[in-house]
Amino acid sequence: MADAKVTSLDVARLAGVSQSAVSRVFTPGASASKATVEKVRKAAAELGYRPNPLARAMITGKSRIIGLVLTYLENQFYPLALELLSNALQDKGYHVLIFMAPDIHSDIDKVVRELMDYQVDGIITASVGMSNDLTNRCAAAGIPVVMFNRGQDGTGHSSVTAANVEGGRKAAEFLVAGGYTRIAHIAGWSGSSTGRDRRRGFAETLEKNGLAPLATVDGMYKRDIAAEAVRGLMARPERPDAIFVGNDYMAFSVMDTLRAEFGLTIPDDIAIVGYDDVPLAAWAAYDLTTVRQPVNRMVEATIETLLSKIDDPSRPAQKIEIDGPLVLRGTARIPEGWTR
Amino acid sequence: MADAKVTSLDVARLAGVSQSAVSRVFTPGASASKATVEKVRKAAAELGYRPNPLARAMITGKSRIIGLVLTYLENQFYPLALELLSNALQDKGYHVLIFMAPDIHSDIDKVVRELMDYQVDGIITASVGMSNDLTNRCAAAGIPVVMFNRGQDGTGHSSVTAANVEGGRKAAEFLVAGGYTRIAHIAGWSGSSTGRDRRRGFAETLEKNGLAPLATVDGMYKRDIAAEAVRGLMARPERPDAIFVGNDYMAFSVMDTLRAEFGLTIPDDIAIVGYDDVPLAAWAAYDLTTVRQPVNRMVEATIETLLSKIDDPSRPAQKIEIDGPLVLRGTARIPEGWTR
DNA sequence: CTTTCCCTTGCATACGAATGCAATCAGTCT
DNA sequence: AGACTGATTGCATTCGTATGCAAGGGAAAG
Repeated sequence: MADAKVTSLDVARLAGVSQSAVSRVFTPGASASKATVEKVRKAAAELGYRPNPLARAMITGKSRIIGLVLTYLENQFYPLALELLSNALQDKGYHVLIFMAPDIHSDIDKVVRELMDYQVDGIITASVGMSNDLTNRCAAAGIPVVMFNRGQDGTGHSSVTAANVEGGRKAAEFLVAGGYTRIAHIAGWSGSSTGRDRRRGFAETLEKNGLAPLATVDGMYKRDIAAEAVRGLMARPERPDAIFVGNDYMAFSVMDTLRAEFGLTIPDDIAIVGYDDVPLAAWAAYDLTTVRQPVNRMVEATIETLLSKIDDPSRPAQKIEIDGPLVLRGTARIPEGWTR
Repeated sequence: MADAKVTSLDVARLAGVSQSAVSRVFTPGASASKATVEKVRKAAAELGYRPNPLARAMITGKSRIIGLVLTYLENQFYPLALELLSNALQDKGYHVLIFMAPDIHSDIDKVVRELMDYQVDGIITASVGMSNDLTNRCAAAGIPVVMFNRGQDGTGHSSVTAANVEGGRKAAEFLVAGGYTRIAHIAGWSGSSTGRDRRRGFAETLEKNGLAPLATVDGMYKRDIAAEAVRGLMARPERPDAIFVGNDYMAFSVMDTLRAEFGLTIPDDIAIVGYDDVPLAAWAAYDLTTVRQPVNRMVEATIETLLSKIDDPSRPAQKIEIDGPLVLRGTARIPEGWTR
């Protein structure tokens, strides 16, 4: 039967104990007798008391808030990650303060500074880079940072990504085994480790098989740029017979363009392989063959890394890579002997 | 050149003024002489001082945090809304604490209680209902609530929705004008005002034109249930020649099922009209004719309503409906005289 | 030159909870 | 019974900032 603003002092008075006692009952690990606990719990329930996390944060320095920096929510991968991250953190008793980075390329320093103001216990950045200056500030303030789906060398931060080089390799091997020979690549933004790694794994593996990419274009993770890249590829004297696209989001644009503007049938006229395996990739309209980024395992690893670093700040930064399978669907011929 | 934890007291000492003076310089509306402001600003810059919002919240009772309760992020409409809401609130100096409601049907009381603990200045719920008890608590605590894309009678909360009855009407008139006669409806969840209103506007308008829905099925806003509904419709002796679907997200599933399982061509064999106009609706693979929910105007209205209620708690709750056009694309025949 | 008024400023306190310290209490061992 | 041990408890202080109050200062008005 609560009214507004019940404080620990109110509870203390009703329970006939000191404010400290109330605090100790609600502080895990503090000592309180069974009798006290009971009295306090009863009084608290009666008044509808709940500890004020802000006041708590002031004194402990721990807000139990995690800052999450995002961009680019139109790519289905991120809403999904957000959902899983948020749920997992809620389960662990943390809360999530969200910031949208204005642009995938822009710096997020302003945003992170605001996060630090709120004394967040940790920061997760999804697909965004941080300046070195800021990196140092976070370190100085003792705020652990985990980069999700983006690595960055030289910073002391942990990162969790898919095994992108390996993923690029898988895509290449698959297309080679499928007998494709004029294979183009519309790559993820070359300013991102993710884009570079996939591209490298892909190119190296083609080479190992005596092939070279027919062309490699930076798609910047954007729909319109990817579509433009397709037009460029199709204008060449030798058209590609397969395209490996740096992520699913661009792959959908590529497929739309090939079908609507060039009247091509996939996979008969041209094969497409994507990267991510977002839910949309499984929908019949696309049925996209793609390398899976195992979001749930990436989320688990992210949270585990972050929380353990919060518990024990002396832990070294980790770079975790998580392997994912190539998911065989309908946008590329399946080689002899490969099972779907 | 900051180190960790610079307080207003540090700044005060360096500037040779009192802590109060520093506070006043950073509090809009407080009085401070030009000389003081300058000294303090300089010292603050030198130390890298930034006011601690948590401490500030303790004393003012205003955290400048808005709680946002979400579900169902796989429907592209919500990530989009989230992005816009978050950006707009950031611009106004607010921050966003995110909560995922476990399920669209489940109650969100626990979640909202946690929000209240954090002394959020206001709450936005997207497509989720609240218990009456909770409603009262928010009122008692003086926390304004705006429901986004969901109305609820009897609560004292404001709500912002599309003009759903009107939207249902538009869909119906369009299909009637297009000469369709066997029109089915796969509706949004009947437990939501949004779903009910669209359905009502649709049914009433058909009736006004001497028609009745061939069938009406509750799609529950779920892909698999919508797909199942399609199978049910196609098993009837008289197959529909058009389907109005309660939102785009389900409409995509309906189209996938019609094409992949029944080999139908859209719009030649059957017409589809959706609701929302999410970005995906404009992609070539679907090219969906749909009633637009003007997200940006809905977001603007939501924020305006919420912030003005925060400024002046005596404002009455508002129920805002925002009209949106029918967007003509390629999933239904366009009637004579209608322009695309 | 005095009076009045407004603008600044510092002092002291408050917000709500956590915690070091010392005192108290119960329980155990001899 | 007395001494010793360990668990509880209350007191007082702390976190960082905002703000009521009263005092000080300067300018304008008389």
